[in-house]
Amino acid sequence: MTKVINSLNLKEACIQAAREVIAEQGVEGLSMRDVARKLAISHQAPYRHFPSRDHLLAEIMRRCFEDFAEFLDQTSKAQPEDELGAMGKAYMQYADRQPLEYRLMFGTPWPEPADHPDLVKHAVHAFDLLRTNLLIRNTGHPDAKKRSEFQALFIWSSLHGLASIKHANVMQHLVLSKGVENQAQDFMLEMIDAALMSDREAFFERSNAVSFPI
Amino acid sequence: MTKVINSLNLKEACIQAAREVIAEQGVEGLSMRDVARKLAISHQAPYRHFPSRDHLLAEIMRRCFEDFAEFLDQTSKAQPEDELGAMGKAYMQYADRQPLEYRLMFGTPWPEPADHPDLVKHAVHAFDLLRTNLLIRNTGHPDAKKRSEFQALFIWSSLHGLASIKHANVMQHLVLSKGVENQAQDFMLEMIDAALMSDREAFFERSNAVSFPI
DNA sequence: ATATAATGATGACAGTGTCAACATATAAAC
DNA sequence: GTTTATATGTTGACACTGTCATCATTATAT
Repeated sequence: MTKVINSLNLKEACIQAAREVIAEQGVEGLSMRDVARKLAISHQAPYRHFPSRDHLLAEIMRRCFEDFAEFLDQTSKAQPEDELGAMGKAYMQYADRQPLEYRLMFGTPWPEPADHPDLVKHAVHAFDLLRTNLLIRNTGHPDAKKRSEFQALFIWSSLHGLASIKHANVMQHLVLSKGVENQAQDFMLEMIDAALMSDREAFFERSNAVSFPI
Repeated sequence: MTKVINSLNLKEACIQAAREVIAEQGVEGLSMRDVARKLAISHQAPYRHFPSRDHLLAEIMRRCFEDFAEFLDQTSKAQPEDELGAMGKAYMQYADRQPLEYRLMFGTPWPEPADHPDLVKHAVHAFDLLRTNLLIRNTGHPDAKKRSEFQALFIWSSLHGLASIKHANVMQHLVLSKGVENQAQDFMLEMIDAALMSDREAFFERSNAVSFPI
């Protein structure tokens, strides 16, 4: 009972085929004609559902962000005693386990954002998970909003930086001491924690603000 | 007195032309035939000096790392009272002022490293500037080597992460509070400093190691 | 001066994204 | 139910790419 590909699910089939090609040859290796060949349709058929290669790619990226955000959300909520730490670990876990998806979202030159508003929306939503979490954590702090955004950018930058370094396979050329490559992630999460903590303590000392909880 | 392009400097001219194309159209827009057209030579002439497009690109990347490393080195040495902080600022400054070069080094899929050993060598050298600086800073600390590598990876990740986020022009979509986008870099440098400091203090308290200087 | 190696030019091939034109199948309107 | 319109799929073409094979020229070494 093979799946019948008609006009209703050809769009979906294109996306699926494209993801397979990406999994096999990377984003750069994806061509519209590959997709068509994989589905045994004419090379122009995909264009009836996607105006351009960028649009197909943007739709795939959008879905990746959707999955990514849900993964972050689920994982952190499953660990209420340390949501932020869990989210950090989850971020790196996703980058490890879904390298192609991660590369697609964060390592590929984005198409013109104005042409793909849905992509932007879902990407921002993923960031908002982090921002919201920090906002709650910063409850009671004056300028909690701004502060949360700074912290969110800091955390995101650090995680993304390490993920993309890992991803570039460049660490193996740095001749690092034994264990450093594997432990780098834990060290980094500790450093992020330390930075947030010291910032919190500095505020606490300055303002004597007992209303700002640990 | 126009410059005569002969076989001696055609290689150099190719590199220059390629950099111009990259400056105009980005890395993705660079084609060997563009280079040839720009120099009014046949489309195969560049191949006498570069076995492939990747090799031309690798040579340009190598030079970027050379420039980048020297910039980091000069800037930090010019500020001996805070070499590390200066290096951090210099890193972000370079990413700001030479976005195309930065993108080329850190945002473009690398060619097979085994085929371009010189590229790897120069890239590692840039990292070593940071690593060495931290090693000196950690003098007296047991496991200073490993510790320095952890810290170097942490710092590099954070800086690279923020730089690449800035480059992706994604911050404008996050609807950040006023001033956050511009101040994010300073905040991040402070956080890095705080993280390193807290790590240092933790050790100092634990071991009572008076030999480990501030 | 001659042989050899380096360099440049021309043409070809397979690959790409995508426009234009045509064919068919599905859906809407009457 | 027939006709019209719209959506979808196919075929062919164009300009572009990287790069191979081949030929012409130039510079170098003997």
